[in-house]
Amino acid sequence: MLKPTESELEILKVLWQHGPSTVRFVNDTLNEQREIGYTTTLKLLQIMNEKGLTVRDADQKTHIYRATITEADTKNRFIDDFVKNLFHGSAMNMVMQTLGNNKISQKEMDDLKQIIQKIENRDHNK
Amino acid sequence: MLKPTESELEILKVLWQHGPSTVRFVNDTLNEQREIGYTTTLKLLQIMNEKGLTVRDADQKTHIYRATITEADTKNRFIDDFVKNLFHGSAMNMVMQTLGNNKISQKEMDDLKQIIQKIENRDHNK
DNA sequence: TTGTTACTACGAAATACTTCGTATATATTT
DNA sequence: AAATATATACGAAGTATTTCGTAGTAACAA
Repeated sequence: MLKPTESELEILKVLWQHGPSTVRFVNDTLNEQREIGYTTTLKLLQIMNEKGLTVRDADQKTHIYRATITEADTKNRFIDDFVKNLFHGSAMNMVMQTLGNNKISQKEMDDLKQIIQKIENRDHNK
Repeated sequence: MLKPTESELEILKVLWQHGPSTVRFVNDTLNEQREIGYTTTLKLLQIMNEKGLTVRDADQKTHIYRATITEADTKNRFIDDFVKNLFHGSAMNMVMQTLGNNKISQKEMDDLKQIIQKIENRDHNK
């Protein structure tokens, strides 16, 4: 699967959050963050369609675009690349660096410990 | 601080791992992974110098380049951007997704628990 | 029907990044 | 001294990505 570019990712985030959308809607949403022309967004969506990152329903005059890749898959894909690139392929290495450098609330800590519990149980039952 | 591009990051990794180096050395090292011309590496290092990503000692005919940003800072910078971009700014969110999607050995799990311990102690003592 | 609005198509300029060729200088070898 | 090897400088081509202008078309309002 192709890795989306920065701009494509911005658009995917809109589609993930709001579901299948028109160019107009995507463009309006992007413009809440930064100025970007309507035809720019249109062109980008057309390119994304060529690449297979989206599909569109062109039954009506106004096309509706839908993401073909899920948010979770894409995140994992980016994490993988990232870890390979900067952490010698060790996800744990990255996790530890992240934990050490961010403020984590007690509640988050507890959540984390619970996740760890779950993973250990899962693995022991194999 | 400027965010290095993909190619610049490749070079930084060589400089971090081996310390201040000549263009020749950097280029040879890069060529262990993929073919890349000598003048390409030279040009890249010159650009990095303009950007302030490296400094060079030009006393001798053969210049020696040194990274001005540390590996740790750069990693953190990438993690931050990444988390802001794809995980609504929640580092913990990203950590959990990573843990859920990678094989983690028991030893790594133990290391992780220890880190968590340390962080909790650190925070309680504030 | 005629003008206005909202849409898609698409070429191409603008920007960013990567790559390399050529010129030139300096050291080293024959 | 001439040939060879090894540097740096730098313009510019090549490639990827982003941006937008203009043209054409369909819907809708006056």
